[in-house]
Amino acid sequence: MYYNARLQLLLKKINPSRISVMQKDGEIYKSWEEKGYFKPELHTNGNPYSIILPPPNANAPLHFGHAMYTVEDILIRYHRLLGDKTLWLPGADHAGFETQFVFEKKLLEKGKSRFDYDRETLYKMIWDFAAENRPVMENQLKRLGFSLDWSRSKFTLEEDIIKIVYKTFKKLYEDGLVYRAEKLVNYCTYDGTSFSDLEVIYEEKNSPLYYIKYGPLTLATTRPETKFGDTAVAVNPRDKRYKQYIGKEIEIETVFGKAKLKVIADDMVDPEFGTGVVKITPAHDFNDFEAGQRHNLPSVQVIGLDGKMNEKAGKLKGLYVKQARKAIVEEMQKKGLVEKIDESYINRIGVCYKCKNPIEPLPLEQWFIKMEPLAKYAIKAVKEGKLKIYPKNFEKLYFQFLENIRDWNISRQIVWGIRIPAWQNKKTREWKVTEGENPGDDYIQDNDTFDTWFSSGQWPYASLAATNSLEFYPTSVMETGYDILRWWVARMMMLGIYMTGKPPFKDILLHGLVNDPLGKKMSKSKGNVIDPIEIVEQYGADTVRFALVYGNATGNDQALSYTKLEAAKKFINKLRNIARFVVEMKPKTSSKEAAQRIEDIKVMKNLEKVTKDVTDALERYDFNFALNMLYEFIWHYFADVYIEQSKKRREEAQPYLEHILKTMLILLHPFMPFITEELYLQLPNHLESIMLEKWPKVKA
RNA sequence: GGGCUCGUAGCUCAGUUGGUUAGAGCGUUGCAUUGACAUUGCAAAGGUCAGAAGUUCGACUCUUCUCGGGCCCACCA
Repeated sequence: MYYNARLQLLLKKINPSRISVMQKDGEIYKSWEEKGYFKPELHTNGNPYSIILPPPNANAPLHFGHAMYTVEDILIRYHRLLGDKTLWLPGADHAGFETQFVFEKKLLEKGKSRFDYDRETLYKMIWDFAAENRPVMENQLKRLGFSLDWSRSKFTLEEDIIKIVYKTFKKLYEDGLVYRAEKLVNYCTYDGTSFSDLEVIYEEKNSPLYYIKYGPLTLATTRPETKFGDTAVAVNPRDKRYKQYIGKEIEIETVFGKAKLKVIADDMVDPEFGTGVVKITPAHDFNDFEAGQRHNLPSVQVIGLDGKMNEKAGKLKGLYVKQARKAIVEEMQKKGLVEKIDESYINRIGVCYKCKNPIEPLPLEQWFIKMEPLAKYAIKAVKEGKLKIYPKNFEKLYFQFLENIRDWNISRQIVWGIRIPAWQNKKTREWKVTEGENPGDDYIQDNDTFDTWFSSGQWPYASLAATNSLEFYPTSVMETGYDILRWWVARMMMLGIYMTGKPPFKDILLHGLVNDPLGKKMSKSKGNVIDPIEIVEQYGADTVRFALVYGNATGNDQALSYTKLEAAKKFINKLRNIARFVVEMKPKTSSKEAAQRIEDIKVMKNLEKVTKDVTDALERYDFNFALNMLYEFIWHYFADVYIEQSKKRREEAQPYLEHILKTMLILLHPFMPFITEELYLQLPNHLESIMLEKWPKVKA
């Protein structure tokens, strides 16, 4: 029966399980690496071309965003084939707070906490933890086929990197761009560290609005527990209702008894909100802090770093903020000081981006970087066209961030990181910044470590310098997810220009996010995280790479698509069969002289066109278009038309078939490195590897 | 409140600087195929390109507005 015959045939051919393909990919990768193909020295005389891999966190396995680095591998392999002296430099980030956070969770499982260890022990433990996990991440990058020069791999906590980071800090300090000050900072009382503005996320939360009597006035607040820190009451200067009180002191009744409070006028007060009267608590609110400075108000801290009320809160001392709020409201209600409560009020609360607990604005002495002078140059570089951002619309985001930038708090109260090389004199309390050395017995080092992004912000320069590869600076392109444009790219621009006088890259290329198959953002809490390596094991690396590039415009988010994975699988099958037809089913003899028939002339013309189109598309980072051209040409022209035609005149066409197949494999290699190598090695007269081939020349 | 982005075939998405019959993958329908093809080939159906107005000889593409998703930023007590 026909059907059974088909089935038999099918079963006979059904391939090698996925595992053996994986093995094959692994072997191919290994041989490439062993032969040194990933090193720039492969083309010593070529033009330098370089990309710095955004260093993944050392402690964590890859997520699907990392698989998007396929785009970088495409560029790297393309330039290698062009004959450029090409470097793709890998690395690993210590990811300070993130890693410590994960590690603390692990400690918690064992019934321990960070407080059970001294600094050195904790650091050592996290070091081992990261060291243990780093190879996992690196192997995953290899499985995706990424042609990184592993001999140059760096880790952000290595001595030579730290030295460079210290140098930068000292230079900033000497140039007056780093200062130490007590300011209100974003502090997470659960994780015990401060953050920069970027690490705070805002969530809409129901926060009851309490209308409280302050002597003759009534004000509305969501934070009654901070009233012990009030040093004024503010109204709008144009608010007629309260004109009589401005500049005067009012007597208010508190849970402690009577007290006096100044009434100030400030434009920050919106007369429409609440009663138009606001309490000013400079020590616990960013707006109030500024108002306090404008009006010379004292600052009274009532909440400690532990998140508990301090002695200024009287008998509420020792209570956590939430408990204290409840207690004080009850107390005031007893005294009849609460006029009403708007229970349904919703406002935006800053929470820790990691543990999601409320961020407490607290006064703390920290190191800050003055950003404006640095931002100026980063803005200028892009405005003057020294480098371009792709896709272009992200330029706006870039400018928006840099033009409104505020000073950067780089102190973190964690141990996992680069300890700040600042030393304080025990007697004079003066600070000395060094390049790491202890200035003397009278000094003790700051306990804090740098914000991770301070060191990763120097990564292009630092990693190249530490690997003796500065000839590759500035790098050719910085390719990364748009979600870290502000956190990372903008900071690399600022610090890179500051330290070297040049932007650290010639182009910025941003890719979109990979969402779950339904288009929702992958997140642990939603439980929809898909492991890229699992998909690689299921479909193969080439398939995954194809699926991520095909049908997706540069910079756009995409949903992980199984139908695209299936399509990619079929395409690979097509390639295999084309190769089988051209190579295995070769005619015994073939013409020496190419017989230029009309279809041959046409196919060569089309080949030339597709080569040019693909090359142009790669030059403008239009990967989808390039891959589309190849797909169309290979399947619907080369296979469907030319090969079909050639069956009648096989001997004549054979030289063309081989030539076109080889050219296709080369053009496709950046996108699908494994299958192209595998098939290439089946061609007659092949080199040792497709990686040694040359990108076909495009006629101008 | 400000900004960005998307709304194109049943589904997921492309559409390069505005130019003739708007494309792909998957799906659907018909026919063919012991074929180099784990199938594939040929053909077909299917879109008022969210809606409205404008610029233009001509708009999916540019402008404005409306509706509806998504994301980001901002100090609302």
